[in-house]
Amino acid sequence: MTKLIENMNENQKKAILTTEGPLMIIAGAGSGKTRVITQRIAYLIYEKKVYENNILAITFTNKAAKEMKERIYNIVGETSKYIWINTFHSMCVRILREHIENLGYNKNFTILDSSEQKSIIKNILKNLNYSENDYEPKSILKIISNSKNEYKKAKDVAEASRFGFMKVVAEVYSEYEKYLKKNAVLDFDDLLIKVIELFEKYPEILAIYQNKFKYIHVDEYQDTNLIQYKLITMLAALHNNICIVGDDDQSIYSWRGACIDNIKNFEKDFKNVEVVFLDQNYRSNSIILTAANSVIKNNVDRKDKNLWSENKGGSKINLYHAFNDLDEAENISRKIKSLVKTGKEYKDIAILYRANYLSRTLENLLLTNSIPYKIIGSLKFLQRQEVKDLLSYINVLVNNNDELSLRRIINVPRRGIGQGALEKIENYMAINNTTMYNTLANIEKVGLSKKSVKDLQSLYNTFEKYSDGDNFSIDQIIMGIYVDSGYEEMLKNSKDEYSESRMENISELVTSAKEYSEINNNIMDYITEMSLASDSDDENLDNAVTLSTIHASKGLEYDTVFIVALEENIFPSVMNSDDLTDEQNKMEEERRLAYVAITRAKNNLYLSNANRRMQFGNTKFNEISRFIKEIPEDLLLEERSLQLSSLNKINSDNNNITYISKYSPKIKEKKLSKAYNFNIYDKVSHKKFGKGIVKNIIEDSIIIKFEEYGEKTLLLEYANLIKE
DNA sequence: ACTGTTCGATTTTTT
DNA sequence: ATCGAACAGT
Repeated sequence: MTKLIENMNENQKKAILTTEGPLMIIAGAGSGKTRVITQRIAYLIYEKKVYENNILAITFTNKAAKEMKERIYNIVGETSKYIWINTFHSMCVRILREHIENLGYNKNFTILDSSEQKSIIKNILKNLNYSENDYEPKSILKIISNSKNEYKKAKDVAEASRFGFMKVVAEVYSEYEKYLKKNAVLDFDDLLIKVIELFEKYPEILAIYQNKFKYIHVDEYQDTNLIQYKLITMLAALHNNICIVGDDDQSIYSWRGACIDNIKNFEKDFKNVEVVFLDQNYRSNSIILTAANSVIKNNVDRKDKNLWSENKGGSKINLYHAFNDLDEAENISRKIKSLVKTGKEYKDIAILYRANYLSRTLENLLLTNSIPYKIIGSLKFLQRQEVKDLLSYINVLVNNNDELSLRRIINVPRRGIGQGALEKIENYMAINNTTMYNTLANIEKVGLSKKSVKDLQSLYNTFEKYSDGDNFSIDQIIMGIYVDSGYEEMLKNSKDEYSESRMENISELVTSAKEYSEINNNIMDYITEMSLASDSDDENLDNAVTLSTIHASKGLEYDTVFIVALEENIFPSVMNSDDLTDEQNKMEEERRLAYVAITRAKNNLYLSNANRRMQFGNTKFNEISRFIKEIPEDLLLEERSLQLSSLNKINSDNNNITYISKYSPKIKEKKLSKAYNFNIYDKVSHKKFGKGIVKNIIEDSIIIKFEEYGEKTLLLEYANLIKE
């Protein structure tokens, strides 16, 4: 026992030793929370003599699950495989494969990804004779997903909304559910919902898991949504030994349904909750921590806490005022080069940004400067067309009813199945009341062209050949289908410039399948894991600078971090979000995002903003981010671009440039001249042309749409505009 | 069924 | 500016 809590601070020890009853661990960034969870589980096993299979640990990402598995394996060894360490979704699949037949589903169900969801919605709209223009598939899908996560079924939505847009949504929702059931597919939300449904209908099944999971852990608890909360509440109801680990300051996914109130509700819904704060940070030096603390303390709605570090000192935070985005990127390239010269490695360095499009300029410059980089969350391997095609074949193989996957590949490679042929097939299916897959078995009766019949028979034979998975390893199945289906031939004959790399991707897929099959040669498990996987999972061992959105960087740490584009309207971002959560909440989430970004850095932090920036093809001017202003000045080492100082000389009589943005709290009516003081959409008035709205600002010109005179381009210097 | 062209959107996205 | 999806024409 002493070993397990050796080198732990008092609060960490308390978190590990408090095993009975509900426990809430509020773990600040870099406070060693993963270590605490793993040690706690080890403690349960070694000291409390808890069986491995009575322990459950839930994470959000596959990556976190994998990491936790490895760490626990290192302490506990072989028997650690009996601990359920899962993401919410993989845990649910595991339960559903066992019991979903009770709900009338085939246990071989396959899992939809979001692009497939969208195409289903489109299809349904078409069948119901609604136009995609009037009813945007994306928003419908979002409402359906939100409804599901609020545990509202199609009929609940239908009852609540009998008119207008929501009525259509309800109709689509209902059709969507039917379609999923018919095809024996579940979407991501379903995985959780069906488990709850199962537990509610069959208390004896719930009891199995309640009895089994005597000790439950939930990581990244601040990101749970209502359904997930409900699920863990149900599971923990019997033994009441539930340990949640989270940090309200790092909740950055509320726009995705994460419910920060779950932290507050936990203390209400469970009795006698023990709360432990982990506030000692082992990651960053105290300058970086002070900066992070001084930013986050501007949030009102949070548990008050202050991270501290024994790692005193450190160098000041570098703040670079760039002229434009190019200048910003050049500065970073320069800095990276000199950092590398002084002994840092590329992989110690990360560049973080608020939105993906901000990576473009950076990429270009890193490329021209021959600085190796990798982008987290760029085009995902599993999203690639050829990979998805092959996996669709596998989906059909394990789930013959998965018509969606079958449709995807029925004409890839070409088998002469266009719209006409499909209609004939559908016709046959309707008359004979059979599935598309079964139709393939009798395809000669459908009345297609000779070649199509032959090709589809061959397709059917391919499926049948590999349908008894026991005779083949997974990689053999994939490779076999790849060759037998004619996919390989198609790529070989293709003149497409990408076909080469497509073939490489397939071979990568086969290689990884081979590795998988050596551990577990179960094609169903394989396809499940692939459906639940995202590619940030595979770690990249290259020595390269990391480019990432701040969201995707959560949970990671780097010696040196650059945060770019710290400008109002970008970060914090202007959000014309469709939900009506209030401004305050949105701003606080932006601030949490800033907090997450800053706390990724261990030793060196570089911030930058640009005076002007190309956005969507236009030059825009944004004020420096409020988050920079929230950092005490004495922590900052400021640098200004030379280009910027020459700009300032031109406007030397206007040192006190006031930028104006949507979010500036104190916008004063002010007479402005010469300086670049306007933002797009600002209302202005002009002596001669009267009132208008700023449409664009390019270099020293401003384009304004005047109410009476229409669009005019004026020189900023002489325009003499007055801001309304 | 394939190809070229226009039009439109464009924050984040653990599963 | 840029990428993709929708649409129209061959």
